[in-house]
Amino acid sequence: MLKVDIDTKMKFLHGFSHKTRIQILESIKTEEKTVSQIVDDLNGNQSNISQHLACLKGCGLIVGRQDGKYVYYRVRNQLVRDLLTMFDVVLEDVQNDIACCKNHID
Amino acid sequence: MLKVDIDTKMKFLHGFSHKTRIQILESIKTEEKTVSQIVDDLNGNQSNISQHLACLKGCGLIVGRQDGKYVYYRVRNQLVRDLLTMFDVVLEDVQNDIACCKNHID
DNA sequence: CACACATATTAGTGATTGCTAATATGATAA
DNA sequence: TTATCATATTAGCAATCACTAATATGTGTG
Repeated sequence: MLKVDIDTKMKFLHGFSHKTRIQILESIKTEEKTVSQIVDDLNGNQSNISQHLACLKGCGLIVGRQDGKYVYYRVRNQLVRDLLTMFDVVLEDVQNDIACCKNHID
Repeated sequence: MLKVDIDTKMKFLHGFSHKTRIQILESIKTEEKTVSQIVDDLNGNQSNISQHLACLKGCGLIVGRQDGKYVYYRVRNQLVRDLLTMFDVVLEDVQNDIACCKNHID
């Protein structure tokens, strides 16, 4: 039986709720990368990406390891990778019915 | 090969990004319910819940059917149900490392 | 028809969020 | 040590979001 606190769950799910974070996850889904590689990949700004990385780490979705002056980030484990894949699978099935949330919530 | 537009994907994922919406999804995961049943379940307010339902519908996660003066909502299909289950499975594995986002993003 | 009930929509506002720019930390190399 | 590069953190503000209250729509019933 799975026992999960709803607030913890929301923190976890928060990781998936921003375009930049999803792009980061996709960027490091199969190979670890340094912050600057990710910044380049996404054509983003260093501070911003760094903040999103901190968020993803806090959400338990990625892990980082320091190697010299670089920090390498990767997706936490296979389960998280599976979840990312599952998004695409479900989305493939659902996408024609998505109209959602121009102004969000409504 | 899965082909998914990132903006469509974000609209889809937006559905999972709010506590009330997750609670709604859990509430109707295994059985359809009317709006007022959901409002009762969550101890929420009618307008608010109705807005979140519209969001979830727009995100492609739930469907509604009118029956007389009631509208019954249910989780769209088994894939979405699987995804909800998967959240719990992954979370079970990850939850001890979640500290995320007190002020969000950081 | 008028009324009651169920749900949806809109408007307005307070709160939250995420960005940019600036600065700080930490690590290597000269 | 100082300089440089990589990353992290902070502050402040602009933009976005979600709530409540009010109102509208739609459906059945007397």
